[in-house]
Parts: sequence; structure tokens; C-alpha cells
Amino acid sequence: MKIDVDKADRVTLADVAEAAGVSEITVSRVVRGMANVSQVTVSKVEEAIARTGYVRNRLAGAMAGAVSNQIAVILPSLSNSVFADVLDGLEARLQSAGFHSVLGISNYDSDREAQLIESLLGWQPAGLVIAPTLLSDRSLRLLERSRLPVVEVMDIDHDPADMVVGISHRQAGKSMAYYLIGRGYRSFGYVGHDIEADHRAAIRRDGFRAALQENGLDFETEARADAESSIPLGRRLTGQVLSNGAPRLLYFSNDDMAMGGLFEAMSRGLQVPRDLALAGFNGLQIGQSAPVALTTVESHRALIGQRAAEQLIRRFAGEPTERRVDVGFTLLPGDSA
Amino acid sequence: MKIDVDKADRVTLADVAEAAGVSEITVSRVVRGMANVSQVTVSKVEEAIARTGYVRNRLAGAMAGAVSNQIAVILPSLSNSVFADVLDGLEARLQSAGFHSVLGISNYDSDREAQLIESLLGWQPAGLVIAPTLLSDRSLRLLERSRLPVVEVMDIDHDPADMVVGISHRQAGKSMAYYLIGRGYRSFGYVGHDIEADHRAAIRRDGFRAALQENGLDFETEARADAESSIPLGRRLTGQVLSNGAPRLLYFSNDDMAMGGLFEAMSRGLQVPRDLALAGFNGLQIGQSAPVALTTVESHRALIGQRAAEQLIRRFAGEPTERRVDVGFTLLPGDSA
DNA sequence: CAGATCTATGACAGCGCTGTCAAATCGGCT
DNA sequence: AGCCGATTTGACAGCGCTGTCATAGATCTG
Repeated sequence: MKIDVDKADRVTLADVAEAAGVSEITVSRVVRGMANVSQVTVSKVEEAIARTGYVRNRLAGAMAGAVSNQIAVILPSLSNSVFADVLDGLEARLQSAGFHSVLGISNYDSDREAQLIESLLGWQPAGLVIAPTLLSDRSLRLLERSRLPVVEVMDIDHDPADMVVGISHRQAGKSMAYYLIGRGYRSFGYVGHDIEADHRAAIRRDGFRAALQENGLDFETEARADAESSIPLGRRLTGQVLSNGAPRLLYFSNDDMAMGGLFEAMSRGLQVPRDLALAGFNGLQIGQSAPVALTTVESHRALIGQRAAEQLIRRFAGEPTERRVDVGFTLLPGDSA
Repeated sequence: MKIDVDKADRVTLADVAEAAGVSEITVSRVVRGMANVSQVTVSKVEEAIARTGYVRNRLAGAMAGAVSNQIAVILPSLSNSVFADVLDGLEARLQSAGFHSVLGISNYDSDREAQLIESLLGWQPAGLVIAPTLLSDRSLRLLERSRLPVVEVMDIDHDPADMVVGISHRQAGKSMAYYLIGRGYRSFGYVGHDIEADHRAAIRRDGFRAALQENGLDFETEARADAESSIPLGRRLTGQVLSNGAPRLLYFSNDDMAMGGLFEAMSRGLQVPRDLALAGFNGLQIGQSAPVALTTVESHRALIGQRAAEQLIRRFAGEPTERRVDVGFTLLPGDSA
């Protein structure tokens, strides 16, 4: 004879059904809010649910054929607020449509990324959103096999496996360069973080540089480090550049780095943009509220998350989706260049 | 006769078992890395897995009695980098122990929070981490019934349902006040965001004020708004305060707000701390890299996440856990006060 | 070398739910 | 009164996996 210690008080559909004097399937229908149940029955069941303290077991539900409402989300990092913003926008939309995200952080490591994909796929999510570091062939095959809707987010400069939502980082880089050249700047330097890992930063830099070269110009100096972007790093590298006779304008890999640059300039008593001009990328709040508003490109990160969620939701509803959604960027002129 | 269009190529344990010429349970053992399988069999099975492209179905696994490796995580917001940091630390530890987090964002809304708890509980997670806004009775009952390990994070100024990891925000407020009084300040003002929603900010303020009162002092002015904390808000409110003859030192509800204050002061050409002194809370990188380093309290957010994860992992391993983990805070003197 | 002890493998039931299809009930209408 | 379609309810099987217990070899012991 067995004693089910644990099971003793785990309330199941069957318990509720018994308490309400109806069948399991009827309770199931009530729980799922299906239409074809009479009002009387609904209230009987709801009462029974309240009385027994039943909590729906979605595991069993998802297994029994209904779809999961989980969305796998894979991001390279969260300490960079950029991805937190995307996640925020994504969550907001997903949540209001009744979905949850299951999170994985790859730390810009493509092996980790592959592992995460496989592991998260094991939860049979309804869809997947990924800000890819580098999708391996194996990962791509897994994704394809899974037949899941997949939204790649952030940059749309490549061909997606399924759908992609973001902006063209190449264009973002170019636009900034055109703008600055239009403002009369002719002497440029680049200050960046680890753009091996963060390939989107590399694409922006390449775009910026391409625009310079179209005008017979190029970076006069480049300062880079193999570390994640941060304000202190921006400060340090800017300090280095300044010691060697800086160019007129510094293009930073992103706003964090640029804020570091701005702070370094201020600390040295330099006037921005008179003595040194700065440009960043992302349109972070911090840059816009600084004493000298940062010249940058707003990347609409939360919007990217929202649009990604919408694509998924639309796909689930059987509505048509777009292969490539360009949310567009906005050049924020600011006062730093 | 039925045609299973979808199922046709969904690979299951049974498929792998057949391909490898062993039983399902043996494959299951290999997949789970259990010890009691011979080397020969393991390699046969691994080969079959690779050949068939099998992906483990954790839904079914979790259902069949093995525990889930999902941890439900409920946070009030992600746009505030503080919670992103906690999540980052949490994820890092959880991931390395083979867990995933399922995320819910409550937006500081306690009804939303209750809904999320119930909904996430439906996935039968192995544990739950929550930065509570306000746990309703119903939620508490649900949590208790679930018998899940629950870690509340952020502030340890209350009695937890199960475990709590964080710091005493009351002490953090008091410590800052003592420090500033020790530095000779006697004239104080408070600048804060919506502390109805963010009760931890309210606790810090109360602690600060209590310390002032112990010394026969109090806030001379208070500026508050019913909005989430942000740099622009800090700037705006500081501007208001400055127009009315400011106190010697402004205590801000957090570093975002304080950075706004710092920027406003700089814009007005004020010398910090000579003309106006500022103190914040959190120890954000931005404040530490600013031209005038912010006087603040480092709240070790990522560490809170890590410790929370550790408590859970320990609980799963049957090791003893602490009801209350105080990760402690660090006063960062800075140059702004 | 019989019996005891491990080790490796498998059969079977069941986790809690939902899809499918069938049955029962209820009016409405001729 | 009798029949039809619509509405409401239920029986049953099975999703893919793992816990439990049983079995077949392999190894050891005196």
C-alpha cells in the first residue's frame, strides 16, 4: 500500500469536478473560458475552484495538445540596458496577450547561445525571440525543425531564418556620418568596446566609415578595448585619445561609451562641442538629460520588443506577418556635435 | 484513419529508442546523464540522438514526476536598471545550475502581481523569486499551498513568507544621513519619485528622516512626483527646488534622480558640492563615473540576484538555507557631498 | 562451483490535462 | 404531440516522459 504524501493536497481538475458535481472536461472548459458552458454550470465550477484552491497545471495542459503560452527569449546580456529595454517592450506586449517569456542570457557566447536554444526548445515554447550573437548551423537546423515562429531582433542587416525586427545598424552608422559631415566636421576618431562580440557595433562602425570614405575621409585614430561597453571604459579610452592630440570629433560605439567621453571631457575642463565633439548611438535617457545633450541615434529599443511580440502574436492568430520589420531610427541632433 | 501531419517528424524518446535498439527508459537515462548505463549503450544512444535530431521534451519530463528546472521570477519593472541587474545576477547563477527563469513584470501593480503569481505557478516551477510590490493575502496563500521555495528579494525590512535576500533600506537611509551629518551638513531636502508604488524608496526616506530627527533635524523641503524615477524627473524636481532657495544638501530617492540633480546643477553653473551637495542610492556606474562622483550607497544588486539563486539551489539540494540574507550595502563617499 | 551481490536493462503504469466524438437536454415550430 | 437543430455535457484515449519494480547477466566469495 502506498501513501501519497505529496499528492494528498494537490488539487486537480478531477477534485474540482467532484466538488462541483460535473465532469473534468467541463471544469477544463470553464478554466479555459470556453463559450459552450451554461451560466449555471460556470458559477458552480467557479465556486468549486475557489473552495478547493485549484491552480491550473499548464504543464499538463500544454502536453495534452493545447499550445504552450511560453515564449523563449535569448539575449546576449542584461547589464547593457539596451537589451533590458527590448525585453521590457517585449514583455509588455506578450503579457497582455497572455504569454510568458522564458529567458536565456548568452553573454555574447555563441556556444552558450546554441545550448540555450536547445534547452529552451525543450519546453516546447510557442515561439522564440532572439537577439543573435551568431547562430550556428546546428542552431539554425534546430530552429527550422522545430517549425516555431522565430523572431530575430536588433539588426536587420542580414537575412533572417524566419522573421527579423530591428533597424539597419549600417544605415544608422552612415546617417550619423552624413549628418556630421554636413555639419562641417572633417576630422574623426572612433572609440569602441569589444566589437568582435558585439557585431552590431561593428556594423555601425563600418557604416560610419563607409560614409566617411565616400567623402574621401577616414578615422584618424581608433581606440578599442576587448571589454563590454561601459561608461568607465569610454572615459578611459577617451582619456587615451585626448593625450595623443585628438581629432575634432569622436564617434563612439554607443551612448555608454559616449557618456564616458563626455564626462572625461568635462573633467578636463574641455568645452563640448567647441573643444571636442562627440556622437553616440542608442538615444539613452542619460545622454539626452546630460548638461550637454548627446548627439546620437535613437534606436527605439522598446519598440523593437513590442513589434517582435506583435509579429509572434499575429503569426499565432494565423494573420500574415512581415519577414523584415524596420522600426527605423531617429537621429537626435543634441548639442555635443 | 488519421493522418498525423504534425507528429510525422516530431522525434520522441521512442523513436530514438528504436533507432538505437534499446528501450525508451534507457534513452531517458542517457539523456538525463544517469550513471547506471554502460559506455557502449551510451554511445549507441548518443549516436541515435544525433542521427534523429531528438530534442528533449521537458514538459513531459516535468509532468512525469521529475522536477521542473524553471524558476518563476516576478519583478516590478525592467526599465529601471536596478531590477535588470538583479535579474542578471540571478540568471547567471541559475543558468549555471541548469535552471531557466520564467519572467513576469508587475509594473508596481499588486493586482498584476497576484495574477502573475497564479499564472506562473501554473507552470509548476521549481521555485519562485519575487521583488514584491505588495503580496496580497490570496497570493500568500497560493505561495504557501504551493510549498515552493520562495525568495523575496531587495529589502529585508519585513518578515518573509519563506526566505528573503537583500539589504535593509531603512538602514541604508539612516547610514547616509549619519554620514552626512558627520560631514557637517545640517540643512536637508528630499527629492523623490513615486514612493507610493516604490515602497523601498519610501523606507529609505523614512530611515534618513529618522536619523535626522534623532539629531533634531528634518527635511526643509520635499519635492515629489507621482512618476517612475528617471534622470529627467530628477532634473525637473531639482530645478523646482533650486528656484525656491534650496537647502544645503539634497537626498534623492535614487541615483537616477540624483544624476538628474547633478546635471541640473551643472547646467546652472553651480559647483558641486560647494554650492549644492547631493546624495543618492544604488551606486550605479553612471554616478561613479560622473565628473563629480556621486555620494551614494552601493546596493549590490547583482549579488542579491546571485544569493537568491544560491538559496534556491541549496534548498533543492536539501541543504540548509537562511531565512534572511543580508548582503549588506556599502557607502560610497564620492565627491558630491 | 553454488549462492550472493552487483550492474545493466526493460515493462508498465500514470503524471493532469484536452481533442474528438457521442449522448443528452432544451426549446421552437408545425 | 412530434420532430429538428442547437446547446450543453460527458467518456475515452493519449500527449511524452519517468518512477518503481522486476529481470537477466556479470562478478565475486569461500
